[in-house]
Amino acid sequence: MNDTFYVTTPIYYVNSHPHLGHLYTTIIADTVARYKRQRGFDTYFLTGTDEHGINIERAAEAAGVPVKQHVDNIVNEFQTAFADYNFSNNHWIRTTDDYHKQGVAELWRRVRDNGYIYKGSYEGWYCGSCNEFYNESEAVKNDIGVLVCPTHTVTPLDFITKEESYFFKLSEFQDKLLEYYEKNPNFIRPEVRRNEVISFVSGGLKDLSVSRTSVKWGIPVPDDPEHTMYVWFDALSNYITAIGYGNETRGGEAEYKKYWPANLQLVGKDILRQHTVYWPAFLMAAGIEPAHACFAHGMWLSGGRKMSKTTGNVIDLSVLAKHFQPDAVRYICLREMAFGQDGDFTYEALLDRVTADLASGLGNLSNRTLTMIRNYFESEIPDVDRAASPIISELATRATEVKSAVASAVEQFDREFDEYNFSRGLEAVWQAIAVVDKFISDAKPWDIAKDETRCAELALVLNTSVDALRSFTVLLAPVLPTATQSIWQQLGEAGNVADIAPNALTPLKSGTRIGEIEGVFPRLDKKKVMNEIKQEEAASQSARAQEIKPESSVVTAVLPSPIPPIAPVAPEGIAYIGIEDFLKVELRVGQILTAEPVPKADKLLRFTIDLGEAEPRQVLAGIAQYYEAEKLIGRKVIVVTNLAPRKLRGFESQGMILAASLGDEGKPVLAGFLEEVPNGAKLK
RNA sequence: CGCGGGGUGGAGCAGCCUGGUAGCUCGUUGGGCUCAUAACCCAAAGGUCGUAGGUUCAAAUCCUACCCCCGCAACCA
Repeated sequence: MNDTFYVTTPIYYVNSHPHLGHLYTTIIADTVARYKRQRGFDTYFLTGTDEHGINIERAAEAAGVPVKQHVDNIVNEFQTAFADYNFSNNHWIRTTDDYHKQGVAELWRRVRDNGYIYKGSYEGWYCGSCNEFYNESEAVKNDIGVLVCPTHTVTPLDFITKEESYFFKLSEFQDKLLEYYEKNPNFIRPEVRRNEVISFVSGGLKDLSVSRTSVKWGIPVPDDPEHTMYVWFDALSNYITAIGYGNETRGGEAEYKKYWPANLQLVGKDILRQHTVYWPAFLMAAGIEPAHACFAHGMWLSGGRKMSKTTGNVIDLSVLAKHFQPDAVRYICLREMAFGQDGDFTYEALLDRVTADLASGLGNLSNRTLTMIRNYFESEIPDVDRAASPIISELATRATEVKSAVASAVEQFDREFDEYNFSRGLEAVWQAIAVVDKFISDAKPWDIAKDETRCAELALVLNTSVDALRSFTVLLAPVLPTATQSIWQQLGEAGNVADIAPNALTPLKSGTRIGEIEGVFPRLDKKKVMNEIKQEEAASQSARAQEIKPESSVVTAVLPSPIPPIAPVAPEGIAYIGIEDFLKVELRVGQILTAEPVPKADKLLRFTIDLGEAEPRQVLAGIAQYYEAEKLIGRKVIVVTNLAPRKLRGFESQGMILAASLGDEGKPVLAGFLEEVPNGAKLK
């Protein structure tokens, strides 16, 4: 029986729409899966969606759709965005699937029966976006004094008032986890991440609240249906329920035993802790061996900055798909980023890479080689006629060198891919491609072809080149599945290139008729494509700007009184207020008397403003990046005068200066009057 | 002194841990070639490796100080 290989992606939380990060992880996993399958491993590749939790419940409510229907919609979005890529996943798990619920319940019972779950009560802060608990020192206060999650800075934390909760005895696993890391140095990779986790665990672990009574959209706790399970307990379990743990639907015990422990669990570095602390601890508690390896990959930056909707540098998957074939996107993801580190993703770089490596490199080599075979040998791969010509020892030596360069590239490719050094593996292949190109240029087959007596030499050149091309084609099948299959057919080969193990590749058969020649990576016009992309991005951004973003309109509790969050108001349109509400706001004309920057703050300016009152007021405004303090002195501005005072950077601000807010950056432009107005004049 | 990353030919990066002729990709210039997707091959130009000190026979690499950039945080009543 073959060795097995089990690779997983995180299951994607349907809280957000599909983005480059999701695509990236899936591409990596898919490549690894294809790589292993091609080398004879009985491979299982799992991906899917995580669909429970308070945030999902709320989003559905805001959209006015039944929760299941809401998650169905988002799952559909993911599958549509991925469709072009033809991922080879064996299964797409959804945590709302029945077999999963069965399996999770079984895991829970095992953990409980082993004595690692107890009932207590929980009170504290919780982030619905990352499903993590935070204490007040970890949490962060945003501009309106609301506690928000340190990673999801737009998501207000929920305060969970004292409620009954089951706890997992995570605290008992500190030593066991550290021992596991120690004994399995490859469990967490790369090493930076490993150190990070070790230091986190060494710092001590607290028991984990693993159930909620106030969340309905979740999997009920066995024998206590008042509770639903903590989302991560539910979600992480997918890696075993999908292959039959605790259920028969997915193959039951036999399938589960065959594939678990997973050989590779890919994760983003943002969810490392869950996968390398919680997950192995849950498994240990159930008496199950943790996965063999967990690899945390880096994040894609765009133009050196983190991609975010507000900076508008997000890579739009639909734009990407429109201009680049899936194979090109795969190649970029694997080649351009040193795996495990952050990488920069720009359309320009992508275009350059695709042009240089795929069009000019592999594509062109394929084209020139096959064309010569068509032209000089009537589309039959020529035999190397050893007997025919003693004259070509020099050329023969060169040909041997090419063969050995190719062989060593094949070897190095596997060595690097086994270590998940994708970019280095690909680099090795492209160096070999250059060797073949040079061989052809030096040998000048087009000259040889003019002399009929040198037919043997010509045969040797082309036989060597096409043989190399054939090796590359097989080797690159996991990375470029579509293009390699096309080249494979052009080479006159039958069957599926993905089924051929590079080290079991049968020798090139001379006499084989090559197929129809066809460019696999058409050259892209950089200027033209960039222009189109820019236009499409602009269009999709303005479309996005018109959508109401429910999450940003959520107003929640202000410290210290823990009030439950208020649901978004009228998310579908404008939330009208009455005139009486507007009249509550007092606006007055004021004149800036003094202005100076606030020390140690990038954005704050401090003003004293004459509002026609006995004393000028002190007002702070976050416009330091756009206005020079001195130049504002004497200027008339509009001030909100009845706003509750608040301290900012140690200074009390007794009002707010009105300004227009432009663009994604919120560039301020101060409001003012064309005519002369006295200080203190009221606006209505 | 809030935390972190970084400053290497025009651009993007590797090298730094384990000192010893400064390297890769793209771009530029010139040449070659014409089988090929304006491709491919060759050659050249271009860097006092952020600055200033120090250690050393020898520093991009180790040490010290400083400058600058970029994330994150703080901060935009």
